[in-house]
Amino acid sequence: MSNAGARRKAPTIHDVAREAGVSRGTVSRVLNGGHYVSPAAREAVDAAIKSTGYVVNRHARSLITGRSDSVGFLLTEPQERFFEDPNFNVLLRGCTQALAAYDIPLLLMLAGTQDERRRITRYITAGHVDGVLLVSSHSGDPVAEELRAAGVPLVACGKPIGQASKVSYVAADDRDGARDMVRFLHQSGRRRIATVTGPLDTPGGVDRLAGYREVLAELGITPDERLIEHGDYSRAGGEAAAERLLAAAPDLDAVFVASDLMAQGVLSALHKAGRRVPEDVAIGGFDDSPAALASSPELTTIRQPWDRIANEMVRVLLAQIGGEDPSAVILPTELIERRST
Amino acid sequence: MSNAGARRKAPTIHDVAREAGVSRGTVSRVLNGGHYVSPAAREAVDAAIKSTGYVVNRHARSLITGRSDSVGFLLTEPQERFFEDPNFNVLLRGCTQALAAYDIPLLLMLAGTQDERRRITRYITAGHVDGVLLVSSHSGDPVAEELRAAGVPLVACGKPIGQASKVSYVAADDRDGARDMVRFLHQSGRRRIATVTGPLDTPGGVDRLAGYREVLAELGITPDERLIEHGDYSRAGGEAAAERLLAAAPDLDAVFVASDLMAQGVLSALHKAGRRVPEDVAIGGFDDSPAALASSPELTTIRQPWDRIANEMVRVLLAQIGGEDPSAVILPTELIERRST
DNA sequence: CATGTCTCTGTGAGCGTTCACAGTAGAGAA
DNA sequence: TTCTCTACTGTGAACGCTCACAGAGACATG
Repeated sequence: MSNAGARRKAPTIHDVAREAGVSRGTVSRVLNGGHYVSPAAREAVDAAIKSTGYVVNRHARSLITGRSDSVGFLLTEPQERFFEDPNFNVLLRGCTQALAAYDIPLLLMLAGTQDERRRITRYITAGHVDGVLLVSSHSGDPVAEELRAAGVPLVACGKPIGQASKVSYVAADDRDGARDMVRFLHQSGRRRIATVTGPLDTPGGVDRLAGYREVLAELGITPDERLIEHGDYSRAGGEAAAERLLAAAPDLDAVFVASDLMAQGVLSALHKAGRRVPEDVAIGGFDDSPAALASSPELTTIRQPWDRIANEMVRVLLAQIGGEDPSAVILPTELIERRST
Repeated sequence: MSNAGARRKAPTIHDVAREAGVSRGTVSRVLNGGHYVSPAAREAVDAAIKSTGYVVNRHARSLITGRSDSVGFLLTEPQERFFEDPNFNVLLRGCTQALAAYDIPLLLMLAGTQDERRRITRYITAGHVDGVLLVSSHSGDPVAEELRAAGVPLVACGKPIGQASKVSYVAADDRDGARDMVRFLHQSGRRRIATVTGPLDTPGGVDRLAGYREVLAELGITPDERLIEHGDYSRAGGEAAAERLLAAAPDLDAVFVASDLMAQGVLSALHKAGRRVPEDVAIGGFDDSPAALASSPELTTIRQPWDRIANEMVRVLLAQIGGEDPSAVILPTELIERRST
């Protein structure tokens, strides 16, 4: 209360000390946990804080401690792509909550343009946050490299493709998710299982294809390259890939598609070709994105554990802020069965 | 470059000064615009900055200047509500861009829960941002009041209903938008124009109804309270209101609905009642939200100038940070004609 | 009694900047 | 010459806080 709305200069720790009849040191101790403070002193300080309306000046504190007690959540790509995605919202909320347990506020930073990236990088390296949770799908992200070089604790969401060794990341187990799906398709009686991969310069593209190959090998099925086509994670790319598949291997009876969005394209290609899903061809997607539910039939797909990913990202970041070395965490995925298989 | 990734202590202005063979003061001057610095000194400093990898410590700077050169964008409600809305994305991007012109980074802060609000309020009042752009639809938002009391420059998006006088805001002209729509309905030959209002404890609810009433008065149409029903901005609320309207005034030939979402409800009520849109009844919405395009038929609606709102919010905020008094800005709306009229 | 230990308190130093001020050198005017 | 003015430079003092340290009591232990 008091002095509300005034432009008057804010009360300092000094004012509180005077008001409480103690020294700066004692006030500071109360502020930082209250160890080694007598009950009487603590009460006096608490009262003085209330009566003066004191709020710590975090700049002064940060200047000396070197910490800012806040964490950034950095998006290095256009916001819309993410904001529309419910999975992203789960991730963001999960991180916020995980940090809340430590009373650390999370700052969302958007750096969609080159110019923004420059500004935000400067802001971060100047020490405004203790660490950064990075979300970006482009793997060779220069921002990550720059922050890493500046010594900023950093945890990426998803496996970065470049200098993987030096930057922490938390990711779902793409390879194992792919294995689960292909195994599932096989178990439901499919024998000519094709796949539409993601771009092979993304971790998801590579690992999901690897999982596919592994399971076929396990099952003793002779690899058939006609059953493999590449997409670009887009709907149209999926459709085109499916058309190529149908031409090269018209006897396919299942397709494992590396993203739900591409799976939508595959569905429409199959529909045009007069194949029924799932009767003639089973479709397995990946991501459990909104596209999975919006499709008809609804897609069987692989869900990534976004809530756990969020928790792990925060855990790893805080560990790194605490001085530990970068580390990687891989989390298991879950197969969601719907109508397309 | 140099010392990449090291935990080594960062170079200070002192190190740069030594390296460049000048004093702290000169380095500081170069950093802050370079006035009163000889070309030779400036070059030496620039070189030293590069060779040492120096980055200003913003905590130290902020401590003395009292400014943080950053601005917060505060959401005091659950993120999802906004993230899904393209209008919100336009607003956010607009603010980011407007601030970019001043090289000010924008920090998005989410405070959906009570706990988060506490944390973020503390963070803000501690001086971490120079001002706050506030987005919240609940009008009696305690956060706004608290920040205002703490003397934090603040600009709300949309007219706050409570202590309006003391807090700046930028809003679209609800009343005038409503007038335009009702006038438009009248000009297209409708004579029994009903309305579904928003809640009357929101500015939108009040002002849009006021606009409706004004135009009818202008046109010399006798007010008929049977043509007015209240909704709650939800789809279901709109549907219920439309049912009441149809019962009370079955001869209506147009409805001005205070939000697109409610208009969707109205559409479905009319559909159930066997009325054709726009043949039998014309529908005018408000907001130009995604609902307007997702409806069938697509809604004629009132668009708010989100890009201009963003620019004005930033302008007003910066003015306030610069010491000016709070002010209000009202911007004109635009009528978007589609198939529902 | 001396000594040690534990809890509590105050004090000085310093974090990395900016700011105000004092001062220097050179150019031009009186 | 001498003075003023301008362009530039260096220096000490903050800013508000935390940290390390020293010291004061209280109490127990040898």
